[in-house]
Amino acid sequence: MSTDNSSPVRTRFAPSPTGLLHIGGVRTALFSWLIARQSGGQFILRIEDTDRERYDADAEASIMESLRWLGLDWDEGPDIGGPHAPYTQSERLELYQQAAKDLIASGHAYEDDTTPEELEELRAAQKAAGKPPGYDNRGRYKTKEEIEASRAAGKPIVVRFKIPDLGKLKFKDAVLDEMEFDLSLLQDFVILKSDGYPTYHLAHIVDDHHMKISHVVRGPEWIPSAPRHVLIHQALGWDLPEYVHVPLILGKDKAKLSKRHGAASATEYRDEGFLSEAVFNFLALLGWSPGDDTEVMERAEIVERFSIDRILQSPSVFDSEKLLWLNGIHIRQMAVDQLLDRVLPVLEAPESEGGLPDSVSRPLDRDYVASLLPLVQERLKTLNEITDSLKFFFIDDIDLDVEALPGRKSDPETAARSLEESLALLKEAEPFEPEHLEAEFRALAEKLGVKPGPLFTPIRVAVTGSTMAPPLFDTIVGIGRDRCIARLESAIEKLRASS
RNA sequence: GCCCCGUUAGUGUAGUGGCCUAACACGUCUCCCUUUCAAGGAGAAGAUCACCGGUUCGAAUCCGGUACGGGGUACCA
Repeated sequence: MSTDNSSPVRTRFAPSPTGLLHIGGVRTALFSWLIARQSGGQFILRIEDTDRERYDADAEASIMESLRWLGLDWDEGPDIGGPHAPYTQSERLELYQQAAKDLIASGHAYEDDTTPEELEELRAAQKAAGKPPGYDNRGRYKTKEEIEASRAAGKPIVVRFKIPDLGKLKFKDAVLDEMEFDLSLLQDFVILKSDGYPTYHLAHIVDDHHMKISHVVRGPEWIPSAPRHVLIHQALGWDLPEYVHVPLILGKDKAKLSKRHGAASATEYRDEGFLSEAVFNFLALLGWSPGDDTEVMERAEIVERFSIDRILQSPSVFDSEKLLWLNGIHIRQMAVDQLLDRVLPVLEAPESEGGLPDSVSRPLDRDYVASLLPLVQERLKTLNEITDSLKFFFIDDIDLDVEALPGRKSDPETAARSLEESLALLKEAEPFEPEHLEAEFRALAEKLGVKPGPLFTPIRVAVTGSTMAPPLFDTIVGIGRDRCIARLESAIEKLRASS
């Protein structure tokens, strides 16, 4: 029953390939990975594809992609093999069938020929009688001969585990602590389906045992069936692993997270410009905390500080606002050249995929982009915002909103005059550096008898096409003198034409 | 229906019997900084600790019940 403390920590993530890896699944994987890494143990990836109905051939690859993106690397898995290969359940069928045979031999399980139709009838009858639906254990009383006759007749045969008459069953969960279940409430359940595939209940236990898994980390939906799993272990004479049932993640409306809540899979967050560091950090803080006020952490720090005892039992709501904030923090903490590597692919992507206009030739000049990055780094909340924030440095024809040109505190006529003065100054200004330009333009504002704001706004709009931009003079220098001159001229022209 | 789990500001968390007239963070609002937008700084509002009862000199913390939310009750995982 007890876990040998000296045995190495081995955890696993065992998704079924039925679709995209949901953010809740990612968090389960993260905790599982964290437990392994935290103690220098191993993390195993296993594919549980025993449901042939819901199997999705593309799911496995996308699940791996999500895990890799988050940096949840595995030491053994279907793609890299390992000492307990194969790591895909459909390739391990003999193991489960053998276990089922053993359980039958030891009297812990039996073959059952009850058909799905009969089960349906049974449940309908129970429902009609106002009783809770469930299997009535009728297979226990069938003779070998009956089963053989059914088999010969081509009826489907399953193997069921026999719930022992043991009263209450107690076991320990690392998060929920002592658990107690009344076995009389359970019915004999299927461990081997009629197609020869095991159910989850049998398969995961056989695999976890052979793969020497020390901690079974999984979602809370498994809590009710945990006693079955304990029973199977006992029947097989195997030690129990440590159970770690992690809490649920809910959507904004407190319902189970689903597609309705926006991004559902991990890779969608990647595609929206989130840093895997930030998602990692954020997810770790859902249902766990280091115990003090620390929130912003790098992977290594989380690995070091993680502990099972501090995993919460209560579900938490996924707050994308806070993720956004955290993403901004992680972006700001990044060194420029590091950020450059993240941001370049976004800028260079096709326009239709959020990159710069296709008219801008690729590859971009790394040094030029690097020189612009400090201007926008602290303004970014996601990587994807880089395109809009840097766009006007690359394109020739900016979209100019004539209405916006004067700003709120001026009028077209004044703006036009200001821009003409500015244009003259811009042509002459030497050296062409932010500090110097600022000094010159402040002097100009004084000369014109206006505050800097009303002067700078038209220039900003003329040069960037937007009322919101990085500091003006850094921006002007970044764009370059000639292009700024051209943009000012064009702005003046448009102002005159509209008035 | 039955079984299981949960319940601290809108959200994530801290708190494990007295330091709690409940802390931190996100979000919201105000102000400062400032050429815009951010970032940063300073503040504010926001929680009868789900409710009721019990134990105790003392309870967010322990116990019981209720309510609400969620999960399970499959030849799905």
